[in-house]
Amino acid sequence: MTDRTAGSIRARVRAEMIDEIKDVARRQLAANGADLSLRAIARDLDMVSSAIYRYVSNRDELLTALILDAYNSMGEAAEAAGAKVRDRTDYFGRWLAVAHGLRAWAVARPHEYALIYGSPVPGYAATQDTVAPSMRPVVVLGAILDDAHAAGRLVVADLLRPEPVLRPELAQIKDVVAPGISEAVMAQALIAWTEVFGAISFELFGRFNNTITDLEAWFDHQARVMAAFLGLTG
Amino acid sequence: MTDRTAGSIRARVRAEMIDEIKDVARRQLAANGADLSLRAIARDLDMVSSAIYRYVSNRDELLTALILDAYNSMGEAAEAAGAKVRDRTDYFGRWLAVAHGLRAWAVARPHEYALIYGSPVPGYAATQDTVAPSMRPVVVLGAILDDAHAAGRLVVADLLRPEPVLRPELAQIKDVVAPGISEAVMAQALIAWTEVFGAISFELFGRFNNTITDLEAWFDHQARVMAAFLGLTG
DNA sequence: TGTACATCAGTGAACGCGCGTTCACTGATGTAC
DNA sequence: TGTACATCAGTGAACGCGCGTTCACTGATGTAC
Repeated sequence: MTDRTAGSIRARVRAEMIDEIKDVARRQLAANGADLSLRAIARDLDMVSSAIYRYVSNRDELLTALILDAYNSMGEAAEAAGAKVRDRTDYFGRWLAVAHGLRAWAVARPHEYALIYGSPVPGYAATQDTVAPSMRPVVVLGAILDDAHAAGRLVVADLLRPEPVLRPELAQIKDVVAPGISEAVMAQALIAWTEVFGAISFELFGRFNNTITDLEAWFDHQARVMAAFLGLTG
Repeated sequence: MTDRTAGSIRARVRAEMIDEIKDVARRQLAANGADLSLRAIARDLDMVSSAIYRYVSNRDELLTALILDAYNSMGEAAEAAGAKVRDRTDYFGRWLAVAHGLRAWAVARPHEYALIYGSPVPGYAATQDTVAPSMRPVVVLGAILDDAHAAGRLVVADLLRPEPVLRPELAQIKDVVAPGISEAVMAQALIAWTEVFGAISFELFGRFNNTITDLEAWFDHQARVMAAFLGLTG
């Protein structure tokens, strides 16, 4: 999966082929979960099984690439959803837009979501490369809170202060994500983030089957409640 | 996995054997995720692979049994943790105890947790039998809220009312879980439940690796914040 | 209490399958002179 | 512009593996009379 002769026609065809392999792999995730098969991918592409090794050096490398792609794709979706809100001072609107953007991304690609937010793939160890891409949604949400705080529009009542053990680490996260806010508000933000992803997981993993039918409305309610929880009012 | 001659010595030995098979299967989940192998289980028990079929009619049946067991085991853990709180009017204490009980159960058996709260096992369809066992933790939490409400100790400020589409279904859940409370409070309870399980999933699936070290303290903070969110004060 | 029969647990071989990966190869496509 | 060589994509056979499940069987353990 490396560019051997960058720029040439061959390199372009090669890159397209890699994209096609990944597309087929993504389609396979839908059917079989995380246990994707290089042989099946080759079959789907009318190639002999060994030909895949021209493009991918082994199964794990492909899995890593898919995971990285999924993180980046979700990150872009969050950023795009947030950017669409014209009025940048409408912090509540921005939060709501990003939350819905994340959910929409996940609902459209449940298997890719499961790949990055579901049970860890057995025998697969995440590389350090995934750290930054996996943070993108948190960064987007953090920026909203930071902006709102700077504008004096982030007011949480009765804030429960985190235990001293937690404060240094919360401060570290805060410094990256939303430098302006306090540790307690950062904790609050992480809780809201946890709830939103918990909600998406519950929806996609079928926990609300035969219970709640209008899952988008239910998600919308949750996102609004969490905005209020954060002190972002509409 | 049926009792062919109930009561007899043979039946008892048989039941013990089934338990042993399930124990080995659970140990395998730890190593390989949800793709457990009947042959590997047989090997571990020093049996020939076909002997397993004396006890289990196929792979899916075993998986179903493990899932059911996991739900029930988690439900019992929640009930036991809640029951330990002497002062039944200490609603905050009960909520906190149950939340920690759930987390402790999951931390001790991450693979079983992943089996029921992680990505759905590909090609496996849940039976209707899992519905009631899977509700047990919600029922425990619901009872606490119902008791607190009856005692006038559940007061949520600035409650956001759910959209009309959601109300009938929220009412239905409420009738089962906490008949006394309102639909809006039921929504609030589901959100808290979502947050708690989101927190457990984030912890077990490694989302806080290299970020927060004292995960128990962090969970405790979250559980306390969610109690306040629900209007349950300590 | 003793025997005859039925029930069960476990064996061993076999079925057909799919998998990841390697290797020596063919033939087409690009590159250098 | 034409030729010689190097680079690459894709082939086909093979490796060793593990899997779920079936089937005819042996031998031990229970049950009925």
